[in-house]
Amino acid sequence: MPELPDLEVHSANLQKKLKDEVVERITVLRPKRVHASEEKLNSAFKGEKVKSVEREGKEMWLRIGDHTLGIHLMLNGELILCEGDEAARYVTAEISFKSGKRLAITDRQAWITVRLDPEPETVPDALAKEFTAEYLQDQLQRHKSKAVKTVLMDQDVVRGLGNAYTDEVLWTSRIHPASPAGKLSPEKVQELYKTIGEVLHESIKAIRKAHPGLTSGEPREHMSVHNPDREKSPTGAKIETTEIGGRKSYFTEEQVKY
DNA sequence: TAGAATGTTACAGG
DNA sequence: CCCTGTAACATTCT
Repeated sequence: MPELPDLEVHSANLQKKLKDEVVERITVLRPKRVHASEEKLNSAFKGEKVKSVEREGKEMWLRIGDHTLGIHLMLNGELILCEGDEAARYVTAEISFKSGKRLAITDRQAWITVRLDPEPETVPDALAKEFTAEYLQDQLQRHKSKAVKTVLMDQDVVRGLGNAYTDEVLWTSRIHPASPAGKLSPEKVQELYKTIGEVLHESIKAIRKAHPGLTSGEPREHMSVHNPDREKSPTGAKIETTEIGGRKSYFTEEQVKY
């Protein structure tokens, strides 16, 4: 269920807890979701040390030895770090470490995908320097008749933005989510670009502050409009909802439809 | 209890 | 062939 800011916090915290841990074995419980055999996974990871835990777009990549385990958590996936004999529910696969710690890769919806050595991505990540204002302008023009929200959520355009944070970004830049992408002026696109970085970085900061050791779950109390617990935006406008691209979108009348 | 859930993808239609 | 929008995916929680 997590989005970019949540995953950014999860990955940093998981890395702290798992760095240099040695893999004892990896067990696959739902083979349908794991695109590699248990044998291949074990020959890749058994006895190897965890180097890093990284966020890649909306995926989590575990760098272990000379290989990578790529995990896409989809809507409801969670990585649960277990110590002792606590057992996680809805386990798709589990990594046991020599120390006795276990990392459960879980999803109650059974939608997640786990891959061995995923291909590096060519589409820029929302927080990478390759994601520039010029690039965004170009992509918005390429999909000029689509709703701006749909373009921002398209993982072939930019990786990392999902339903919740595109609503946050569009409210912060006061753009109605259904505005056709091509109608935004170059100045507005510039502002939107800047807002994407600010909203993401500020959300990461807010999550770290409220939940310093978080490794799973998605706090939303810092969210301005995509937040069923709120009736009004921070500036006092009533939050409304509509459907865009089959997803529920939260917005207010403060946002201009271009 | 029917509907919703912060995602992705296959496919139909234009 | 390219572009777009919709439905399906499998499961649990509210």
